[in-house]
Amino acid sequence: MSSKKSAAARANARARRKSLRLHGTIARDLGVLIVSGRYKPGDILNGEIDASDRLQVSRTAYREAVRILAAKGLVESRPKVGTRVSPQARWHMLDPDVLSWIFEFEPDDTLLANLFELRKIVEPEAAALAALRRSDEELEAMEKALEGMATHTLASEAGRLADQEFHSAMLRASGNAFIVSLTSGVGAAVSWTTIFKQRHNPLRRDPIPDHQKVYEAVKASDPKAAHAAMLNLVELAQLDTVNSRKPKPAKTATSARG
Amino acid sequence: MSSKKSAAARANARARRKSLRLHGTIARDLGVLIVSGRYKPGDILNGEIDASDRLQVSRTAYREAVRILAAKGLVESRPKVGTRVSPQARWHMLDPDVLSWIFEFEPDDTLLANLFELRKIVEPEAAALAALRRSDEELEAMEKALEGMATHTLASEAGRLADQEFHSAMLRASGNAFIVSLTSGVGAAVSWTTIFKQRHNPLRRDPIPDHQKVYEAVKASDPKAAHAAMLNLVELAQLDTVNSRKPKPAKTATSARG
DNA sequence: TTACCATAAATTGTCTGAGTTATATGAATT
DNA sequence: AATTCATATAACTCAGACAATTTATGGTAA
Repeated sequence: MSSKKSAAARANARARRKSLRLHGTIARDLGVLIVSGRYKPGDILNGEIDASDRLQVSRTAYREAVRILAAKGLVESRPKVGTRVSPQARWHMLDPDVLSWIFEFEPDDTLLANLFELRKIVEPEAAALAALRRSDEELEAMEKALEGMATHTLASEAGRLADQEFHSAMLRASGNAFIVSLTSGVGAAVSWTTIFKQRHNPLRRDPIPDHQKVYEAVKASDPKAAHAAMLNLVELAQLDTVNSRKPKPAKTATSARG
Repeated sequence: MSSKKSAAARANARARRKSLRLHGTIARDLGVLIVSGRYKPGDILNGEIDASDRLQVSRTAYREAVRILAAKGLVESRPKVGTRVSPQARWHMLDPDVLSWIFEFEPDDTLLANLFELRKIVEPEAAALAALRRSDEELEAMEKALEGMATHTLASEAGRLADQEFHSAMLRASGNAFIVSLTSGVGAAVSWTTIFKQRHNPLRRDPIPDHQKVYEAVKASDPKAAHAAMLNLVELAQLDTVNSRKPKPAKTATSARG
């Protein structure tokens, strides 16, 4: 009895942040252990009974957590074999949860560079599409986000959210459902950029004019200008993180572009 | 007793394809109903007891299925409210399962166009990156895939797999973990292209030389040529599907590029 | 020795029924 | 009108049993 209660209390304490259910917290904990490399691809997790015993939770809760991880490509479980960590190539790297678990701790330099690389590929094109397809509401959302960035300080929670919302509205305005589903990835990078900048490299320059330029181009239905302005914006954001940490001039593919 | 057995037998029959477990088949069935629009965003699924009763499965299996769907952003469940279908913007459109469920039936024209739009954005850049970073093994994998496309007929299962593997190897060679995780999306599109072509528009031209051009550029470490060749390849693939179905000349963002 | 087949063992998978917790709703209170 | 509180409802968690599946093992025949 008492042991049951204490276990429940402990789990509850963990769960209190973000109103996650028990299976959610277990999934998150295991997920972080996997993406951070504590459990490596090929490793076999403890059997259901052992694992749930150790975590002091029921098999039900543990199993549902494993289902979540499996749904995100992190593990695969088979009878008589167990639940094994999948090779990284099978992970759903752009899954919002996987991304947030990756960014739970200071992420790998290479991974961060890769994320910015993808952003530099997709976001400028998304901005160009937005210039052609944006609705008035989406344009308004961008404007509101810009105001939010202006009224709040950049490092504040509200400022960061406004920045995220600007990029999110841009992706929405692209009118492409698959591009929209990259929002979480962009958001994670934006969020991390702000946090990192605040910690290591505060206030290098005012980013609002750079955002403004993208907005103006989209408003003017000028895809070419929107593309250029957004590329510039993402490159500046990257400068605030990757290069300031490791000044290696990596080969890029932008040289292949006109 | 007998009802239990018949239910188990039925479930088993459904599960036999692809060695899915019961919770997996339920997740797939519900997932298809959602992405196909039979259940709409905002709809509340039947409660656990009702739903599991109807499907003749235990609440355990049903709940695990719901966990899978929730992990992919399709539904969200809360006490006292129920499990409701999430708005499409929250769906993980690039999740391999979600994609395969979308392509289970003939997909929406717009969605297919969107997928090709993303491919045209990402794959050429991936090819350019591959030209800079490819390892010998990855180059070898591309060559093997080309051979596979040559020896087998394009419409055959083996031919389709070879085509997919070519694109997959290209994304791997980009050296970007996030780009690699787009493999399933590309694969789905490639697979659908072949199937569609075979059904509606057989053998318009030999696609192997077009693939060869990309390969040669990557081998020669020429990112610019790789970019161009891959863009051409994807555009040809799109011609075999979207345009042949609905010849509406959609606005594109390529005009914004140099 | 090798190949094949039946059997056993280990692990996930499924089922049932009970009790718990969170939350929307509406009533009572200030 | 706003706030607090009770209640009903759904998901959530638990425990223990049994089933299904896959791998490993050992024995038998060629």
